[in-house]
Amino acid sequence: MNATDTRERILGRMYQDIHKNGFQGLRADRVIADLGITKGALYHYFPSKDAIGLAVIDELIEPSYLRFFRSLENANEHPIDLLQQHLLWLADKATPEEIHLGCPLNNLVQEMSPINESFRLRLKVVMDGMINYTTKALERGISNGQVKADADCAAVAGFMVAGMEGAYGVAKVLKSVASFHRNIQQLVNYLESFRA
Amino acid sequence: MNATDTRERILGRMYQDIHKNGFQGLRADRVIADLGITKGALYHYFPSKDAIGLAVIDELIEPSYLRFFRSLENANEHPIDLLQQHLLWLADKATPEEIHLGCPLNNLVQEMSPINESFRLRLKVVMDGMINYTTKALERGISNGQVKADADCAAVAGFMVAGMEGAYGVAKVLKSVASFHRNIQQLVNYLESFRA
DNA sequence: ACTTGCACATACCAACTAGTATGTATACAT
DNA sequence: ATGTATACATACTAGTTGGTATGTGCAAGT
Repeated sequence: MNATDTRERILGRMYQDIHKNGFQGLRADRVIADLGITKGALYHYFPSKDAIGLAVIDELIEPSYLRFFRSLENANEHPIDLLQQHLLWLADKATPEEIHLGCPLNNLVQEMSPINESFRLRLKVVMDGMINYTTKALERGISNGQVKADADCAAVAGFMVAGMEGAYGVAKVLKSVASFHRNIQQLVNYLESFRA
Repeated sequence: MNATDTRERILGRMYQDIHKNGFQGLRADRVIADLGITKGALYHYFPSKDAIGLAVIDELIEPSYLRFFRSLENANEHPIDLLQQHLLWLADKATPEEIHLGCPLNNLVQEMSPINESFRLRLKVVMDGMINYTTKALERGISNGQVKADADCAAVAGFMVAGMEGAYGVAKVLKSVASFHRNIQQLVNYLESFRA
């Protein structure tokens, strides 16, 4: 087991603990006990608890969330098809456990935005990315005659992202995968109304 | 200043602190220092920190959120009008500070649902109330020929609530009242499409 | 062989935090 | 007048938590 492995093991568990307990609920002691390591290892790789949270955002959350939206840049297919497919994929892969824990991005946003500007800024980068890549994809769709010419692409993109996060949030309290599916379907219908 | 006043002053400040810092970030010491009271007063009225959080939900959050939705029961006006008016009223009254702190209900939902079942259950009651009163109002709208007969009222109601929470959440990271307004407007448009 | 630096382990601490034990002033009933 | 309950204040504690100071085994470079 080399150095990078240890760092990534720490990050992975921190991610899980944050996902369940929130950043303020994250207990470094609990995580290192789980991993069978010690504080020496932890503080060898991370200078502070905040640094752990920010690393989780930068190295785990940001890539996983933006992968799809970045891929829109080089895609030739109908943008509304791609967005709808992504939404339905999210709905399809959602397990009850994931639904109960909620969207990791949304969780951190709600918890940390008002109390830590460093967190907010990095989370905003992810959110902006999702919205902006979607906006550009829809705008290309207008150029290609695939999307209604009068569609307000930024507004539609913003609402799609908000609708996703809202769907996660409501399903989380209700502990209901069915609610998540229904809301994703409504979002799919909403997008459909902008097809040219 | 009588007894009830003190209890309500405590509850009000706790609500504010929870709104900003989350329940796990709530510091009883900070609140009592702000209020100029002592632990004696606090624990005279509340047996534990959890009890404070639950009282905030039951006595402050629940009534303020359900007031409008309950009022739908006895209203004669067009349900879609009422819902749209409510959404636009929310958008209109939203200050940058409120947007930055987010929706108190949504905040608690995201933070507490996975880690405390008592919290989740009470928050679910509020969320269910919002959705169910809306559903019933839309169903009456169908009976009255105001809402499209083929509308899936439960799905529309659920999506409206999810959209609201999503709008709050995204606006919170972006620190953007404009984003909130745009998303509320999209939700208004969405509702419009179900008018008979 | 010897130094240097990395990758941890051990032991410890200061600060906080929810909660408790106890005391007391005041109002009110008897 | 006196007992009693309410509405607090004061002082304290036990447990937790992020963070640090220090030590050590080992691998690589010289």
